[in-house]
Amino acid sequence: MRQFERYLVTSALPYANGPLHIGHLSGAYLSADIYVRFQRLVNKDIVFICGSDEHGAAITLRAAKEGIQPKAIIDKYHESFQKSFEGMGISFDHYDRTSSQLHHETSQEFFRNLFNKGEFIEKESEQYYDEEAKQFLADRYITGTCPKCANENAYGDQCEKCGSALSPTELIRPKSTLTGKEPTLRKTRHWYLPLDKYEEWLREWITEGTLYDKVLHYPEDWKNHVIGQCKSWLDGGLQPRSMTRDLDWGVDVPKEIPGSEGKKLYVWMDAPIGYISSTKAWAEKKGKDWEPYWKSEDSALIHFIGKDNIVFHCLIFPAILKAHGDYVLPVNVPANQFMNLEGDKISTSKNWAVWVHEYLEDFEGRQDELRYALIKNMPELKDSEFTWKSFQDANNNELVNNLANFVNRVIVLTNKYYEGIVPEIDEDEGFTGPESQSEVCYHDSELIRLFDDIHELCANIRKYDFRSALKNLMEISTKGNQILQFNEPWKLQKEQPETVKVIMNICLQYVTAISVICRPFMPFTSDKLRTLLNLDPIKEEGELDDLLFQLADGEHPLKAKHQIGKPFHLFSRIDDDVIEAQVAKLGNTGAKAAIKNPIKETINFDDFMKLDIRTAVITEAEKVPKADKLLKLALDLGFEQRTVVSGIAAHFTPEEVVGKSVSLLANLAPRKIRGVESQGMILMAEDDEGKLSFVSPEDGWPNGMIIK
RNA sequence: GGCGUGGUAGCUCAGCUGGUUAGAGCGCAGCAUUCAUAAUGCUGAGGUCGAAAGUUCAAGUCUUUCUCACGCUACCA
Repeated sequence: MRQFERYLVTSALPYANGPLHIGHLSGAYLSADIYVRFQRLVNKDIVFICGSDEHGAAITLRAAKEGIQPKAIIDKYHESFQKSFEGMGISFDHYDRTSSQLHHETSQEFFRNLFNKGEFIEKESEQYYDEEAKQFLADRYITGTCPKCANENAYGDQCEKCGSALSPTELIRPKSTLTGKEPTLRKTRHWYLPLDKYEEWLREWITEGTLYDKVLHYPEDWKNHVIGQCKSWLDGGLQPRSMTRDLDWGVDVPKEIPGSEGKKLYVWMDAPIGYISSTKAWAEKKGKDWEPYWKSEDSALIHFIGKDNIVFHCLIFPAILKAHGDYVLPVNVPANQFMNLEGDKISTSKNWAVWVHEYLEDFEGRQDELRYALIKNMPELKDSEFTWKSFQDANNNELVNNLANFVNRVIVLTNKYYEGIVPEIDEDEGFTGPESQSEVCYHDSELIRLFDDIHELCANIRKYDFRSALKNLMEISTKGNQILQFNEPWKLQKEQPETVKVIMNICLQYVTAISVICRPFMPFTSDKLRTLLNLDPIKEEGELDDLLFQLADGEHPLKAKHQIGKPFHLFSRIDDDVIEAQVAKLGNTGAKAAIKNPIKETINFDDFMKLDIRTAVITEAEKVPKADKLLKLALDLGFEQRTVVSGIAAHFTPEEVVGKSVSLLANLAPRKIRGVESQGMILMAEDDEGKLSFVSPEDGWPNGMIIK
């Protein structure tokens, strides 16, 4: 592992268009927070930077819909994010926002720099333009029929129903969401970053860790899925990517550049530079110099993100940084995968999420319980799952029964036997240690063993293996419980008080150590432990370093004769009804379910009369070869037979479909699909989740009847 | 159909470059124990490592085929 003078850690900028949920936390914020708090505890120079991402079409679009200013939306979420992060103890050194003046200047400087160096290529392309609103339309401002799933409300960049990525020109019957009119294609010029030209060095840098033969990182330290995803992009060939957009909400392309009117920076030229402007703002606030963190070779830049951001942080942003020159490239991008919730994907629109602000209200003062459950199940290498039951189990079985109980036993007994004063010990007094019940163990050797355990925990954090590190923490607590159990001080107190002193003393050292090492995972608990021990709170200024030195030197972290505090419970049980209430809350969209699919444009009676819909029955059905979704159906219309190809194979087997009465749009122009001519279309009803149901006449109704 | 990822104890998952009787946590059973929020500790039951074939002295670990799940992709009038 390379050694660094200073660290700059970033967490993905949350997009100011919806509140924070546990998926966000477990993806990019908790992991970064653990890492940063840890590095502070070992005295590293480290800065933790983040901010709200506040530009882009989704925000203006929503503002227009709700009849408010974009500013109102971003202010609302910026404030909400700050509260949620602070509430959960995410310890940013600085949290900024991309709407700030400083950010606009910084990202413009970047653009100007690249422009002046001739890094961009200028290209003309055709984009949709709304004649009435007199403006180009961002992808999100165009809706139309999805060419893939026929959803009539697909957006220009993607169809939310089938999830496919689209470009606006693929949409069938495009419509401007501003005026409802059909947009026209117009030529527009944009500046492109020629990623194809950077392919070679990007590949070397990602896969070898070297840039022009200089070692920058070790690929084996990177997560497999991160490198894998980059490779698949590189293998597919990189395309020049537009760095500007025709938008009205974002950072202006610098005015002096010809043709800049109406152009804004593309989000990936804007948001990641937010990391830089936020660092600048931090430096200003603290009276420090921001530049070494970004520009000095002995600085480590680390991006914590979710897997959806890998390509941008590993390819596009590094390309931008290198094109600028001066800047360091990230030394690691430890992207997490996704966290599912109770068996399903987290979904904002379905309200299938645990919202951070709601958790903070429902479970006041219990942030560490959620942090613990999320870290324990963090999607570090593969998708993982959060369930309320597992949250309850982790809390009750591990935090309450193991950790809190161990601490409580120690504090209670110390108060009982010594009136809360740490006993002085005879170092030659032996006891049974946690490793072996048959061998005698001594206070000084046990401190060394504790040192080793903590060392292992540290190594895991450095490897970004936070789940293992958390396990290490709990193992230390288990060993504390074992010491008590094996030695049973409550039995010895009368006969062998000197032995009991050693036992209680070593346990107090354990608790003291835990108050330090639990800090990255559970900062609030760390504070409580310090109160129990009557010690100063951890300030994250090298305390873990100090602890390790003391243990290595045989020095007691908690001194004899120190007066500790009175016992109280670190964690308390969570009952079933609390958990059941949370589960019941999931998916309650309430009134919000509203109009997902607005009623289409009005048509007149003649339009309707053009349709010829008939009753029919399916007589035969078979799968279309080499197509997952298609069934070839034979239909009996009474007076004739039809063949129809229908995209329902994902929902129905051929067997269950035969004999079904259906409604058939009979005068639809025939079309060849996968080599089979389809003569009509079967009418289906579809629910929110894409499930299909036949629209059928009553059983026994004759075939070929007109539906009107 | 193509590409990718994954299928290890009831549940959640570890198992690096192939090497002795396959591991952890939770749950379960029995025992010990009472300082502690009936918490803790010990012991134990439980797996033909998705299926089959192959390479090898040796395969959860490599190859092939198959199967299931998920992701992307094609087919969706």
